[in-house]
Amino acid sequence: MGAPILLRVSDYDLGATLDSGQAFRWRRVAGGELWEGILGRQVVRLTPAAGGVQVQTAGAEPDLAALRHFLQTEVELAAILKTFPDDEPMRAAVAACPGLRLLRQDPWECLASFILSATKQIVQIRQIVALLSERYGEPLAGFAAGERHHSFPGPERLAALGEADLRECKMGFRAPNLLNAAQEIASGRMDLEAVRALDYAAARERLMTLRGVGGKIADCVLLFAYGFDTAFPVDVWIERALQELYFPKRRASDKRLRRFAATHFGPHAGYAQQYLFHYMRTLR
DNA sequence: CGCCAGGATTGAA
DNA sequence: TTCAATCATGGC
Repeated sequence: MGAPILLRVSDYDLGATLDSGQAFRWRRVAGGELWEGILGRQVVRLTPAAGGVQVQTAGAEPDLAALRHFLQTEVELAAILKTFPDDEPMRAAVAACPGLRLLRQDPWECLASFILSATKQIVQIRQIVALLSERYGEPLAGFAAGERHHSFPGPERLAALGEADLRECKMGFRAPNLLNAAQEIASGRMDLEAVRALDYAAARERLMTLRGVGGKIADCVLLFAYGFDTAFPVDVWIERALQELYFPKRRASDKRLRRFAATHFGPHAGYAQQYLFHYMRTLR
């Protein structure tokens, strides 16, 4: 087990960030402030600490560069918050959770997770991702003796499976979509690394060529894995938020809401979206 | 049963 | 283009 190390960062609400429906492999341990999750092949424990986030890994020493990248500790949150519109809903959303962050995830894991997210609740997405990893991921040693965790299975692994194997992970009609995506990527017909070089609109279109990937899921992957900060995923919560907070009278279409978001929330609209999403969910 | 969830797709207007 | 209808699954 590696020694605990402090990653220096301020304005970081670790719990809210790990639990905000971006990533699905992190769980609160023993109901406390300690979080445990899988990042690549690392089994990681994260704890809020004075001056930053304390990290500890099971087995080998932590890959600090990978952890910093995932947590985006170099991002100056205050500078981003300054770009938000100065209106009442946005002030309330930020006040509800200052320190909420965006993570930077692996594109494949993020894409696969959000293909599985279609019309599912977050708790159920976690369960499907856990089942999929347990069955088809590589075993990883945990902190306790004999404890086993699993990496997220790569596209090559899933591409070799049958639809029935995936359905057993409770993903239902999403199974053929995930299988197809895995096959497209494993075969090289879809190059997730090449998506980085595209601009936002082209990258979105590219991802949407995959079956089961519409605009919402594409935006989630573009925001959470590629760092396109203008991506603005509109799900049922965000639609409700925009509708109630910004269009209380007339009903606005999804297209209109997205256009409004693109101009109203600025260059980091995706961050604003995450604050509104979290705000709406905690109001409930 | 009834409803909903970090939707996508299809076919009509 | 923009819609409304349809599809589809598991949990509560």
